[in-house]
Amino acid sequence: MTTHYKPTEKELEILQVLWTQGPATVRTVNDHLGSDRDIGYTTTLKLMQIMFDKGLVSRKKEGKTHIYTAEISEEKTQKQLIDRLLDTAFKGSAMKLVMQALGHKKASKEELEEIRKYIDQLEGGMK
Amino acid sequence: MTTHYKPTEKELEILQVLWTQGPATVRTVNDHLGSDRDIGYTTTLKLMQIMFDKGLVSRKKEGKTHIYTAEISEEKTQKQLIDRLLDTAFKGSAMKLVMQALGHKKASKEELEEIRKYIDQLEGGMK
DNA sequence: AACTTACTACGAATAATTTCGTAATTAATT
DNA sequence: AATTAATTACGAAATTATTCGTAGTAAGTT
Repeated sequence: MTTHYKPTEKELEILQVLWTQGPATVRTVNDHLGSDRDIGYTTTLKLMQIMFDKGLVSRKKEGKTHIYTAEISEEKTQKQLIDRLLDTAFKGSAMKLVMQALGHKKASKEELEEIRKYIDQLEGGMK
Repeated sequence: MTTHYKPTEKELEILQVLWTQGPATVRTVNDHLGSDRDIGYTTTLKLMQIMFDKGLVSRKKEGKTHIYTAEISEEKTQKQLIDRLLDTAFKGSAMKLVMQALGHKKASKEELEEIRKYIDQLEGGMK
């Protein structure tokens, strides 16, 4: 648990697939990878084997293939990445990050509403 | 302009120093680096020379030393990093990112207020 | 059981990033 | 002008990440 391991870029892409697709084979992951560049099957295989060694994924044998499952949660990983981004580029100011994220990507009115509600909620539990 | 170059982690740390300190020498940057681990002077020098070649920083000679200046803006860089993070880990949902950032790092009441105001403003220019 | 197919294991090439040592240069000081 | 101190230039080692080829293996098919 609580591994402070920092996934590489490619590892993140693979986790992304596992998070959205659920447990999957190397073949499946490879098919969903690299919208731009085609990536060799054995490359993906190797990466996933490395991730297995690191404990980022688990696997169980099913017939002749392995079914891989993400072993770190999407949320926890996102949190880690945000923390890292805050440190490296935002001098620790979560607010600056939020403002930038809000400003540049356009969120819909509904989304903004939801965020506002969330802020209310945070402030509520604050006094 | 609009270089899409993606700074490495260490390059970001150096830019960070230049952004906060303003134009500075290698010595100054090196002194402000690595709160945890000490990093060799020539390492920092080399990195900044590379950054110069890439156009990430400019420099002018002052006596025997060089004064380096960041050539990419903090904001533009932050935006790029957020975009990247959104792609790699948040499936493009800015809202999810914002919520995570708000939830995990605690913002002060004042900061939350400011964000709220910002949302108002965004919604205002939206209809 | 031989044949085909898709998979795994593993080593190693390539690439990108970070590190530092050594030599040359420059400027100031004795 | 010789010495010292701090700097730059540069090559290359060390590290980390990504890539793929080849050989072996397991399962299903003829």
